[in-house]
Amino acid sequence: MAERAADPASHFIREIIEDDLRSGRHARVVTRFPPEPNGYLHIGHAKSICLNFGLARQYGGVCHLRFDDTNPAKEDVEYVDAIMEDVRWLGFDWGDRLFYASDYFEQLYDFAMRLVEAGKAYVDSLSADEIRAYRGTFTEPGRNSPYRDRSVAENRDLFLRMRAGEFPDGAHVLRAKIDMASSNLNMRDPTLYRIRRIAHHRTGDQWCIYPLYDFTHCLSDMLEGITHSICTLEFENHRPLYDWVLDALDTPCHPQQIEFARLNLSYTVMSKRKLLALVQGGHVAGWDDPRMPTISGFRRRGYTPEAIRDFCESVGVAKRDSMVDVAQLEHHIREDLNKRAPRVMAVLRPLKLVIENYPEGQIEELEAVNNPEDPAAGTRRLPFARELYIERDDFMEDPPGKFFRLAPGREVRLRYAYIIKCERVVKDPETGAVLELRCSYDPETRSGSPASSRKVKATLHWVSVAHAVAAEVRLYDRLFKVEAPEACDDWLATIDPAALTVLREARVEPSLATALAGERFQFERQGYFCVDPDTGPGRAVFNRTVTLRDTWARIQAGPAR
RNA sequence: UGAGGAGUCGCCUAAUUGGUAAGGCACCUGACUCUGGAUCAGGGCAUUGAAGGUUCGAGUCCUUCCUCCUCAGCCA
Repeated sequence: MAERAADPASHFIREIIEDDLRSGRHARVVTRFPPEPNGYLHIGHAKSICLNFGLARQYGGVCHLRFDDTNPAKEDVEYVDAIMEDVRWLGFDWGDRLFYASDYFEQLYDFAMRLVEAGKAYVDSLSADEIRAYRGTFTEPGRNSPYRDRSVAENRDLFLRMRAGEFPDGAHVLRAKIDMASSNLNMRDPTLYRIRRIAHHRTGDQWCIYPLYDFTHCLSDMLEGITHSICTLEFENHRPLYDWVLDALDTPCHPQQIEFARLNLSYTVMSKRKLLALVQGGHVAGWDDPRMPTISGFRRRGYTPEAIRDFCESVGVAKRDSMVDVAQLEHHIREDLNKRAPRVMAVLRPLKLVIENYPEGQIEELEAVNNPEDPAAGTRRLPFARELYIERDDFMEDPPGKFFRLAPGREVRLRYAYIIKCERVVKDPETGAVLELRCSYDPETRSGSPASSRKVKATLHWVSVAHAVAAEVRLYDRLFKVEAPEACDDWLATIDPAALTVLREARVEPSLATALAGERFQFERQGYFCVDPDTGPGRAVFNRTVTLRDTWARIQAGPAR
């Protein structure tokens, strides 16, 4: 009943599937997520993963995880391991349906041989350059290769010998015999097999010929009984070839390829080539750098799988190219963390504050709510004393009108504690820098006490100097300064050096001393943070996942950006 | 310039398949608040890429035009 509201919005792929189920064309859906293990998964893959596994889940079908590992030159086990970890972390399970295109190499070879025998494929001995020259252009048809009419017997022999390793790389390729005049360049006798003397990360030296994507993918789908083969828009032009191969082989089943628009996110790049360049060029600290749009980057940054899944659902599925505002992603992580992250006090840029009329040596244990959104999260005790740290940004000597926080002579509340008043500012006589605030407190205003209802304009977070734990805080922001770095010629130049700010003097409340890597918190009034794996004995490191919505920052930034 | 796709508020996505544009994000107001958070309540005239046409009625159908994306790897 109540779950009605959770019904996912419909989109054209769900409609296709529902039609197929209703008409009996398919009894159940079988989808697949087919990454090539040549890089780490990014948020764009997350959309595809959520789509494929989500569809299977929604309609009671199954989704396969299949590694499309037909290019040993670029692939590596490091990537297959990382990919499996990321898919699992996102919350999906392929059960025993883990496949590798490389497991089909023998069958694929047989299919290719059948094509040869049917006169639908031939061995071409043109060089790569020559093949390109023969292909023609968008406006001119291609020309037939002089080797196009080799006999079946000769093609058989040559293809056999290609496999046997009798030829050097590039000497021959196997091509489909389709139509060199087709307006679709993919149909101008596409290459099916090439010779590559490179060890494969799974098949080792077993093969020296490797099938190409267009030949491999449709047949792999077919062998697995995939019903709906969902891919991105750039493969639209390949669909005729996908269908041609299956038709030419008269396969027992014929999956339907359906294309949707890939995800583009503002202020980041998504192409594998560019992500690789960021890693290899040392512009980030690795694939899991929290500034990266990789799944592992988001994980380290503190994003939750739930937030990423919700986001992927919220952007929808369509055929139109689009660029989603990162703000939409940020909305989902805030929404999720707001409900579940324990609140905690942390001072990022400490400014010392002494309460002159508070007894020296006195310490009070104040009760603090762990999560106002979740009463079950309980409460904890915070030590309060005469010397505290507050945030430097929470004090201004000469505040503008809309600044509600502390200033000389002004009163604010210290969260869960007392109302204090700034009596004096201690400054460096040389530089004029503010070194310390001398304040007074009103003992009657302790939180929860009858007289505590007095109104002040602001409530500040704080930590006790004597009790606080030192921490390193890494402030992460969008990696690029421009909305569409991908569109810039010199995209690397648009990297924002301020996307990472490391604060080494932060002080956090004592309860955080035992926080474990991966744990997430809300630093009150600042944002959501998670414990970085660099954390260890005597060293606490927190990553900022996302800031809280910040009205004051918007006021400061001036009228609407 | 060939072929294949796509154009709906600033950004995403809908629209019972011809019935009079809806939701989320973002933004702005206000209320509330011991987080300038959260929450709640409001708000913005979207001439549906453009022009014609069919129709009582068009975002949906037809025609023409414009713009954008993809394709000339022995990458996927």
